[in-house]
Amino acid sequence: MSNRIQEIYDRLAAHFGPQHWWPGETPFEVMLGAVLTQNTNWRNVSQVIESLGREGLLSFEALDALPEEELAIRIRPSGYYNQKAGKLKRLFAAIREESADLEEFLGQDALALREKLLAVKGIGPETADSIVLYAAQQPVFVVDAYTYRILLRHDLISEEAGYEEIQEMFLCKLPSETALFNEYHALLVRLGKEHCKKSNPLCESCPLKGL
DNA sequence: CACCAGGCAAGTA
DNA sequence: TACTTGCATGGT
Repeated sequence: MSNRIQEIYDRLAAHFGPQHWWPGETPFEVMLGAVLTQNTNWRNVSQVIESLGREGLLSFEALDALPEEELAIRIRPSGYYNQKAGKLKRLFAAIREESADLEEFLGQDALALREKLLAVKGIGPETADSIVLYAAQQPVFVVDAYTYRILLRHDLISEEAGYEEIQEMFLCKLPSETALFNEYHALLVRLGKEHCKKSNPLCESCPLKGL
């Protein structure tokens, strides 16, 4: 196989099966989770999302109207809560100023949407792409720490490889399909969690062994 | 106890 | 430009 990127996907898909990834009932929940999970375990994030849901605060309108200090208190278990409250408030303000509602904001062309997300202080490439792919359901590839570590361990990139460079590897070697990019990223995270941890440098049972 | 988790921005030299 | 540090909780 000349296409290593495709080969990796095929192996992971065969080994793990469908991932049904990014638990989230609505695009708003997905967007919220994308910010809250920055450098943070998903367990903590889902705890916050559940408690917000119980209080009826799980909507753009509700959280947009909530003062930043109150928001910070309610997202506390997700860590970095003061910073994240500021990020969310700036994101909500950008959406309100740009569009009539969240649906219209997320319905923009993927490239334009990505640029507008990146313009918000506190939203970097991974968070922006996660929102474009999982909330807006448009085909961009999300690169995260697992993607980097897995590709590095299998000698497919150099240590100096940057975000866009890694992203481009996937974009140019795969058909541009939302469902595929969604599943592929989910599979990389699954592999990372189970076989490619920092403390687990070489893994005999890695499904990608012998590429 | 130390280390890690689905990052990002700001400060330093 | 290239490193380093701050942000912070909860699980292993």
